[in-house]
Amino acid sequence: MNIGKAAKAAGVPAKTIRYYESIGLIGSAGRRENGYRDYDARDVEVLRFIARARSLGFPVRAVGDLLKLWSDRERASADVRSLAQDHVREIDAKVAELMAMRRTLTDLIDRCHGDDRPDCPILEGLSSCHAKAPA
Amino acid sequence: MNIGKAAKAAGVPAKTIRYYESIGLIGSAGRRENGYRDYDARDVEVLRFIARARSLGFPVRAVGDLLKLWSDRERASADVRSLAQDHVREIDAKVAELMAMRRTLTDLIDRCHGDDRPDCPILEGLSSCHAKAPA
DNA sequence: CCTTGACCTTCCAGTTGCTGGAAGGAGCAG
DNA sequence: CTGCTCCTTCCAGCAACTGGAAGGTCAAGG
Repeated sequence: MNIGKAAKAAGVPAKTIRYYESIGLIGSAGRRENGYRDYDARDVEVLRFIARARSLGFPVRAVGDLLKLWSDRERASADVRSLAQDHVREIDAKVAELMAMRRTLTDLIDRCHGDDRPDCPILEGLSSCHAKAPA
Repeated sequence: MNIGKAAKAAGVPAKTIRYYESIGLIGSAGRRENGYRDYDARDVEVLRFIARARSLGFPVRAVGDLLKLWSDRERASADVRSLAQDHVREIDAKVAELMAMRRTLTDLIDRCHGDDRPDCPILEGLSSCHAKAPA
């Protein structure tokens, strides 16, 4: 199976597969006579695994760790769980950060009348301090 | 005021100020005899404005737009409000995406016993489909 | 046999928003 | 004069790809 087919089967662009190879996330694919990379069903499985882990937001490094655990018959499920929990904590941190931004922004928006007059509490909030509404 | 002082006053690294200048977010600073950039209180205000907008997650492009509106005495507050609302929508989209990841991930974690046995529903979930728990 | 088109190969550049470092000049204390 | 800190420039790199150029391969059609 050449790279285009593997890409379709795994649901990732061919370029991404080459990229994963270049950074060592996956091993170098075997080559055929003509120099084309050659993939089999097992390789596609790996690519699908990667795609799913990435879609859950795991950074590529963590995906590498997951792949190692995946191919290790001896691993403890606790190790995997721990990686996943770390990731949940990172997601929580990002969400908290975004929600804090959102809160500040909506406070400012609420105080802005939003018509064609030029005074605007949003810009004022950005130009002085961005403390919450001073009661 | 040279760049180091301005940086401290505005709460951004000097490198970042040069970077903002290089991408045209701020105008080229005036230079002194010795070639050093020279800043005044007004420049620091602008930098602080930028820092606050960035801390609210506005992408640099949007900060440029905000700066234009900020220095435009004629602008309508509705324009600013609209920019801010766009940004809130983007934040909401990101949060929704993160929460979806989180949900899938915690479902998998809950199904993983997390001990030293090698079977792990998390890896299984990643290697087959990542559908939600099949009831 | 030749051309067309789809595929593959490599490498380089760009994205976003900085950050680090090297190499060299400027300014001041001792 | 020697240090030390600051400033200048430019180059490289982070994540995680994505796009494009230049060129090789392969199967089909006229």
